[in-house]
This record gives sequence, C-alpha cells and structure tokens, in this order.
Amino acid sequence: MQKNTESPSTFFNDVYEVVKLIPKGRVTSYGAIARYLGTAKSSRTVGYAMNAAHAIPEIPAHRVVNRNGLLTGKHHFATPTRMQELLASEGVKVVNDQVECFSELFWDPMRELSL
DNA sequence: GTGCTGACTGCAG
DNA sequence: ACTGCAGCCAGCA
Repeated sequence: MQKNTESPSTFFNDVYEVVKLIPKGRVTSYGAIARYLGTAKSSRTVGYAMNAAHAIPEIPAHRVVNRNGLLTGKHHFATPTRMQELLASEGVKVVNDQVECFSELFWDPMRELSL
C-alpha cells in the first residue's frame, strides 16, 4: 500500500480506535491500551496520542486515566475540571482527581475485546 | 541531524 | 512504604 499521507502513524490510529471503543461510564489506562496494541512499554506514547486526540472529538480522552485511576491528563483539557465533569456526567465518580471504584469501572480492551 | 520533553509503567534500592 | 531510573514513540527547537 502507498504511504498514508493522512494517517500520522498506525500507532496513533490504533490508539484512537481503542479509545473510541470505550463504553460510556467506563475508564481505561494508557498502559492497558498500549498493552493491547502490543506496546506495553510505549504507554507514554499512548498518552502522547491522546494529546493529538484533541483534534478528534470522537476521542473520549477523559475516559483514559493513568494506572492509578488518577486524572493525570485533566490538565490538558480545556479546563482542569473539564475531565472530571465529563466523567461525572457519564456516571463516573471522581474524588480528589481520582476515579472512585476504578477497579470496577476499569475497561480493559484486552479483556473486553478479547472476551 | 541531534537532543529534550511529555497525559505512563515497571523494577530496583 | 517511598523514591529514583530506564524504556518506548512522536513532535519541536
């Protein structure tokens, strides 16, 4: 195939696909996505993809948090409280910038998609 | 072309 | 229990 001029990289595209598959009211971690893509060590790059995801409204980046369920990327939203409000709007409780019942709300692509 | 930073994670001390 | 370091990819000076 020819080079994809529109696609920045397959990695980003894959990340977007997975993030878009996150069901409402659920959250996942950068590492989970990276691991699902087979690049567990590239978790940082997943977060970087989220930064570029701002160009795509279909990317619920607010559903993506770090492994501790902490809203580490909230600062990258329009407002530092935007992420929390979006999550709360979907039924996800966020206290002290941290997702409550993160273990239960955690959506693992490798587990849900592979099921 | 080289080097640093960044929305992370895991291991070692 | 907490802190520090290394690895990965992409964008920018």
